[in-house]
Amino acid sequence: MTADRNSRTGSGAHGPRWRRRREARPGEILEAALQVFVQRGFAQARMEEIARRAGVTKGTVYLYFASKEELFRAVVRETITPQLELIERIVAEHRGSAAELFRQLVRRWWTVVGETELARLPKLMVAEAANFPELAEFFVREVVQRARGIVGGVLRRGIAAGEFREVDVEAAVRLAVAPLLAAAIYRHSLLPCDSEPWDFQKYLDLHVEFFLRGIARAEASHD
Amino acid sequence: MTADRNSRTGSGAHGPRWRRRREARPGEILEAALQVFVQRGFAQARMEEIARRAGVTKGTVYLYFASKEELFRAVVRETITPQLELIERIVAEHRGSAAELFRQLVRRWWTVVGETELARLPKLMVAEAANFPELAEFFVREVVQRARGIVGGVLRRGIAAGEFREVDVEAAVRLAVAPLLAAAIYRHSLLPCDSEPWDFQKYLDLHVEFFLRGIARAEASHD
Amino acid sequence: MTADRNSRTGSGAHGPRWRRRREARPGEILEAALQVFVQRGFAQARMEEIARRAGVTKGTVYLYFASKEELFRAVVRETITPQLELIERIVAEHRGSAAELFRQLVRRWWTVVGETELARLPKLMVAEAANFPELAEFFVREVVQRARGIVGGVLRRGIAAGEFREVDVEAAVRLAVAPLLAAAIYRHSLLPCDSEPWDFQKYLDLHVEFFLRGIARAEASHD
Amino acid sequence: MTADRNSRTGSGAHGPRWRRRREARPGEILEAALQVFVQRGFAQARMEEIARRAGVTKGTVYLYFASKEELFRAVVRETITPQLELIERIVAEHRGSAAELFRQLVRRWWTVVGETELARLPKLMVAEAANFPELAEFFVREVVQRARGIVGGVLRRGIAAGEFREVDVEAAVRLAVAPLLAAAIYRHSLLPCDSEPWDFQKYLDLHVEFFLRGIARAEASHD
DNA sequence: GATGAATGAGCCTTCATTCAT
DNA sequence: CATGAATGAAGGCTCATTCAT
Repeated sequence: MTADRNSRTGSGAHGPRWRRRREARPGEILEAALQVFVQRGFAQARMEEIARRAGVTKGTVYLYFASKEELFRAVVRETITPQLELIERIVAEHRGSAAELFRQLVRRWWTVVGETELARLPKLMVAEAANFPELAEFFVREVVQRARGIVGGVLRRGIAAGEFREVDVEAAVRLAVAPLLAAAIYRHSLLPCDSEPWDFQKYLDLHVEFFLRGIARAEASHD
Repeated sequence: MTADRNSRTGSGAHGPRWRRRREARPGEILEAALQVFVQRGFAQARMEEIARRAGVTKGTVYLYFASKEELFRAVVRETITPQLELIERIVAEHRGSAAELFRQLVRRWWTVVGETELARLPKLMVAEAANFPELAEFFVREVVQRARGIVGGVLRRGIAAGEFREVDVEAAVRLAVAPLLAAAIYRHSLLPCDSEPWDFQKYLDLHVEFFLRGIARAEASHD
Repeated sequence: MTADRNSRTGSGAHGPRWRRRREARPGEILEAALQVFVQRGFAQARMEEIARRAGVTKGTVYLYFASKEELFRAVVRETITPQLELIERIVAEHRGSAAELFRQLVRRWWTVVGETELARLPKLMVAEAANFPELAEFFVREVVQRARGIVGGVLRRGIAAGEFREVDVEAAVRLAVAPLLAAAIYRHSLLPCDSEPWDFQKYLDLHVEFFLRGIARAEASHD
Repeated sequence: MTADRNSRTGSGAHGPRWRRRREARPGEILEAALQVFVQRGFAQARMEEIARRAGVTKGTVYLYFASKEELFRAVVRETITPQLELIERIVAEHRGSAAELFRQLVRRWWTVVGETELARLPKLMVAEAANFPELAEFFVREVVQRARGIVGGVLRRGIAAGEFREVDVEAAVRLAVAPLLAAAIYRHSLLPCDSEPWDFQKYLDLHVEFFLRGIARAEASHD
């Protein structure tokens, strides 16, 4: 039987594709689900639409996820995991002064998160937090607080080095992150309904400039 | 809009009766609806719960609002109207330097919006924008763009007065507003699931400080 | 409001009918449900069919019963209650010798239970016991064991009076009841598929005769 | 039926292969199916559970049985066949007086049916009769009526020999069988939910004793 | 105006059945 | 022969909406 299968697999060109597809199913479904959940919200999202976008039928989704809620949880978790790794990679890769590190952090964040599908997650969590408290808690713990920790570390490093003023780190961290989250959330919610464009590049550059000017010790030269 | 309403109330014969309804019971229903919509989101909000909180029965709601969607639209419009008035009053009442005006603006915004139930609206709109594009458009036009106009005016005034640098106003406006919206949204979504507290007072003070330092011309002294 | 309602109720001729109907709804649904559950079994019974037989639509059933399972439980409980009362009335009303009492008991049981809709319940419970253990337990406790108690009392009375032999009462009770239950169950399950008729009257008479002969003290020699 | 099958197996060329299948895997599947059908009822029985218990996958079951209904029919038929043979063997093997034959019949019935898995069948048929009329008819014809014929023969033999009174045979037959069926049905339905035990040995002995006393010619006075 | 019983469309979920491998 | 991924029809349940009172 195995031999049979192998011999066939080795010959044709149609066999492998099928197999590859099967193994990719959960991934395809998660991707489709992320899109639909983000677009419609949990309650309005229909399992049939998710299935259709994943190229399968309603029943198939239930072969991989026990319920709509479980699918939602899986979407959040699976989307968060790579996000965590990206965040850590960003901070690990960067060197130089605290100011330069902050600048790089913001730039990289926008490249790997803000501009990608991952940026849809904050909006989704904000919208569904009340309905999925334990998921929101998970998100806050694994993403928000972790991100705060990273940024806080950078700020504290700058303060210790005498590069930054001795500001309230907790407030400063939130202030550093807020414009990034606001941009990500707005982009995937109200921006499509906004007649005025939003130049994120200029916006982020200005954020970095203002923030560094704000936190810089004394006569600090910027740019 | 308010003037409009009053003038009509005084004239016709069919208008008034209808008006009176919309000002007695409807007010209670709108209030209840805002709470429920904000707490659960549009889809999860149940008409029965809204009715119960308003102290009426399900059927009664339909005497005033044709459908759940119409009720939602009414909630948004009715909630936005006073918000707009408040924003305008804030900017109209304030005097002094552009920097001082900005500081006052942020303070007042937090007092009349951020700390009140009105702050729940941004989160609601963010969550439902995809499902109610024309409502989102209305919100963007009547609230977001208007707010931008106000802040933009303050910034331009400062630039013209030589008080602020000649920064990209569009980007600066968004940067000035983002931390306010982020705080309002976070407060009513993820904050209840967050183990770490958020001192909004310090946060807002730091925002004002950093922003003014950032936009200040040259060796500007602050605080 | 209450006065309003009363005054109206007292006047018209069309009002009351509507009202009476509303109050009878749960009863009508239970009746329809008993029929369908008994005919199809719990799993095969469709809520829509129950609703149709009760003269309402699907949704209406859920105004009175939270789920299909709750409806089923209610059917069993509501059907059992009158059955209990009937059983007790039967035994309370009868007088005379233990033998005569037994004869009357069997006759009355057939009249008020065996021949009526109540006789459908045993079959239903037998079929669903594995799926509703707690309901089966309820049925056993409230009906089966209670019935055994009544019959056991009669037998013990006969034994004490020297009218009956000193047989094993537990076994005798089950033996007295078994033919009644078998008849009720068979009648509502396999009998419609049986080409041979079943004369219940003769059958029950013979049961009484054989049972009394069997338990009678007498000088009867056998074996 | 058995002879029929064997003759066919020996002849054709297409039959045998099919036969072999039905005698290897199908046996395990039928056994598993009987368990599951009996435990859950037809509707609640899931093909996957049957397959799992038989040690195969869902798809395999369909290699042998066209549908769930066909599988159910096969289960009933296959379970009935050996039962029929057993019943016949019982009656064929026994000798002696009609009374003794009856006593042996009841004893053997309990040994080969009542105590075994076969006893589950009556409950299953009772529960599913309404949903499978033609199967119920088959069961009634092949089991119930056949059993009645056997018992009726014994009774008639006893009457002819002057051993038994000239009772209504049809009623007496049903009376003789009812306690057996009642015990089998109760055992596999409500008994697990019954706090009171049931000593089947004493019960059956008493049934034989009472029944024989009841039908005995003797000089027994009663009433 | 207000009620609340009733409706019925819509959606999640299950599971018998199919079929490419 | 056997697998198990995939299908899709069926049915329980919800809830926005209607309407007789």
